[in-house]
Amino acid sequence: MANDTKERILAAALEMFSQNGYAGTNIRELSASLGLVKSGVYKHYESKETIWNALLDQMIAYYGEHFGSPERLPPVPDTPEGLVTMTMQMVNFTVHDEKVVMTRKVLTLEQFRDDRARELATKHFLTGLTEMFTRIFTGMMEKGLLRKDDPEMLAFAYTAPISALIHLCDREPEKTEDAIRQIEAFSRHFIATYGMN
Amino acid sequence: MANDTKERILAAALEMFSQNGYAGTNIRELSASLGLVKSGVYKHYESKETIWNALLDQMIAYYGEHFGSPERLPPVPDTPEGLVTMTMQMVNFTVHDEKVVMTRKVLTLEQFRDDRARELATKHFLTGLTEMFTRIFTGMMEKGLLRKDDPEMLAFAYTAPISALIHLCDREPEKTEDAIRQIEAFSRHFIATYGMN
DNA sequence: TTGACGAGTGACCTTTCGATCACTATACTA
DNA sequence: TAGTATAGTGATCGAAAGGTCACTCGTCAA
Repeated sequence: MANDTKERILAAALEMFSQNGYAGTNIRELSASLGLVKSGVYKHYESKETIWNALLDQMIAYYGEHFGSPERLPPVPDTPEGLVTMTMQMVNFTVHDEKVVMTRKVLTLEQFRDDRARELATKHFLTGLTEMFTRIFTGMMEKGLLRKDDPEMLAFAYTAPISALIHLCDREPEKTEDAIRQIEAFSRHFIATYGMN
Repeated sequence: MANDTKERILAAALEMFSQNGYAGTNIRELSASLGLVKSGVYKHYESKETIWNALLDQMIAYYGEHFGSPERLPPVPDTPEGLVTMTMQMVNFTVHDEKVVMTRKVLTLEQFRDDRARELATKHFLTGLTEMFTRIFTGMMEKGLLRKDDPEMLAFAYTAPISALIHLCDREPEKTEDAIRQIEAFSRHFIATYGMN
């Protein structure tokens, strides 16, 4: 039960930090959103900064569990169309899952202030995706689905535009449908360019 | 002289907002950085929000002057290598010019809070670049320098990865040199893929 | 049954924030 | 020269911020 409230505080913190940033969030509102009074929160965390660090711990752990290990990799597609399908599944998840969206927003807002946020932001937005698709594209090249080329360069060229459109969805959610269509069109164009048919 | 101080306040605001965000900035520090006392600032702007709006006005005007009009377009390169050269010139400017860097940071930090910042962020980070290179690539295709393809799609595929690395420079300035090298490699790879030689 | 513990409350503290105002010094104008 | 406008000062204000503390109440173990 104590643990439950601790978790609920972190969830509320994620929500408020993602909307108003760390500096723009106050403990009173955060507590109120949980039906608590300010001092109740301080029974579980000794300061605002402690909450922030615990939240970051959680985000880092989550990232490590879900994207950090090579064995968690999505399977290498068997057809060019399989790449589109897999991409769209990942995109739909990452754009619609509230926790993931809020995590990206927090990292965006705090990347210049907190070193760990900075580091995680680079992983989330850039290197993590590139590494993941480097492996996938290497596999696709071995299967003869992709033109032989520098897989890392292709992964970067593939993921960065998609990442840009995901950021657009975070910033202007009403453009989400358009952005998703654009991602699919881009994915097909990528295959038309680098595929082996 | 009044005007001078007004401008200096905006410059200081850009600096502080880009480092600490709007909510994380206080007027005392801002004033002190100008050798003023807080109430001196209020002689020129009636509130913190007024400063913010004036700064946004300025950023929007600056963007309109420098990137908004088609006649401001860089010339269409005459060779594939010309694209690399032009790209690297633009990148070097945008990554090293302090005002431009701070503008991007401010837009990054306030994009979820302020509608005008949201809109300008999308232009800065996405649509503006795409539009600009759509025209350039259309011209290059007419000159026979680029494979005939959807110029808008190519522009997006070209600018989004570059934009991602520019964001990396903003976030982790110590990686700037690497990022610039990576941009150049990407630019050459792009030409190797879509060029007509 | 009792005693200890832990979650949550409400009053309170200190600091900091944005903002105001009476005032001064300077520079320009009639 | 007298008068006025203006940039800047320093004291002050009320609100809001983060944080503390004595206390209550329910749960559970001895």
